[in-house]
Amino acid sequence: MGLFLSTVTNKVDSKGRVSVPAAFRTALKDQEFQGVVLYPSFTDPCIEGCGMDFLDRLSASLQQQPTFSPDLDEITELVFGSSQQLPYDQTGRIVLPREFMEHAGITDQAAFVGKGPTFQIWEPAAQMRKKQQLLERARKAPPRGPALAPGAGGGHTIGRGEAPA
Amino acid sequence: MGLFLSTVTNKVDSKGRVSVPAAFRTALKDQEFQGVVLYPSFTDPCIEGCGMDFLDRLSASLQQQPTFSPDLDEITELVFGSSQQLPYDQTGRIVLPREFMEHAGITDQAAFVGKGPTFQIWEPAAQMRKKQQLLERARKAPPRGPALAPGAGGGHTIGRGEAPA
DNA sequence: TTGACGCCCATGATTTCCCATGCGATACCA
DNA sequence: TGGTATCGCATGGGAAATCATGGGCGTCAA
Repeated sequence: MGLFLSTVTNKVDSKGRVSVPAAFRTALKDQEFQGVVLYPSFTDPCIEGCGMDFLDRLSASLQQQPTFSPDLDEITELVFGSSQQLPYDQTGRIVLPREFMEHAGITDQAAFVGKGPTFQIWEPAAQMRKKQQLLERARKAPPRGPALAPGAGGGHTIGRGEAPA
Repeated sequence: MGLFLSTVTNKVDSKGRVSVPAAFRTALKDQEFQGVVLYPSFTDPCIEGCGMDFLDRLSASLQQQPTFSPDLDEITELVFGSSQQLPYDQTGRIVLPREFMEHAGITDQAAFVGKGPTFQIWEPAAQMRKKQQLLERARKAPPRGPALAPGAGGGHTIGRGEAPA
C-alpha cells in the first residue's frame, strides 16, 4: 500500500467537489473501491481519510478477536457510523459531505495532509496553525519515534511518474 | 462483502415504510435474498440489522466452536428467534414491524447507523445521545495498545500493525 | 368492513455523469 | 537552445440518472 505524503491544497467548488491530489489517488490505485473513506476526527477540527482496505482490515481484525476491548469496539462503532465511502468522479474528485465540511470549517479550500497510511483534510488556515503548534512543541521536546521495522522493504513511497505499466 | 458505513436518517411514512439507504443496499446487492434481516437489540433501544449472509456465517461459526459456550448459544437463540427477513419493495423500502419500532421508540424517522458488517436502526434523537456518549468516552480514554497507532496530533488513527497482505 | 400488506406509479430533489477549459510541466523538435 | 507540442491534473458547469418520498388501488384475512 502506498503512503500519503506531503500537503496539497485544492479548491472546493460550489457543489462541494474537490480533487483528491493525484499522488493520493496513486497511493490508492490498487484498491478495489476507487475512492476514499472519510470520517470526522474526534480530536481535531479536520476530516480523517484513508482507503477502504483500512476499514476492511479493521473490521476483519475485530471479528477475529474473541476478546475485544470494549473501548476499541466502541471506537470502531463510531468510526463506521461516521465514515463515508466517497467514490471519485471521472476526474478524480469527491464530493465532501456537508457535515464534514462544517466539522472542519472548510468552505472553498481544502488542504490534504499526508500522514503515512492515512491522511487528513483541513481548512488551510487551521492546518497552518496546527502545524505551527506541532513545530513549537517539537522544538521544545523533540518526539521520539519507534524503532524502525526491519525489512519493511525498499519501501515504495509514492512519487510522481512511477508508472510500471 | 460490503461494509455498512455512515449514518443516514430517513423518513418513516404512515405505513411504516422506510427507504433503506442506497449505500446499504449496495453493500447487500450480492446477496441472494434482496432485503435485510432485522432483530431487536438486547442491549440498546434500537434495531439490529444485517444481511442474510451474516446470519449464515454466524450460524456456521457457532457450529465450529469446539467448546460450546452457553452465552453464545443464548445469543444465537435470541437473534435467530426474533429476527425477521424484510424484503425491499421496488424502490428499496422495507416495512418496519410495529414491535421493532416500539422497541426502538421510532415514530416518523429512522437513523440507519453503519457498524461495519452490520448496522443499527435508531430513533434519531436517541442515536445522537448514544453517539455523544461514545464520543466523550473516546476523547477521555483513547484506546491504547498495539492495535492502535496514535497519531502525532493526539490522533486516534486506528490501525493494526498487521502485514499488508 | 377494516386493516394489513403487496404492488404500482408519480414527483421533486439530489447526486452522478459527461464534456469543456485552463494551467503547468515535461517531452519533443528544429 | 529556444520554441512548441503534448500530457496530466485541477476546475467549471449543464444534463441525465438515481434516490427518497408520497399516495392510490387491489387482495387477502380476520
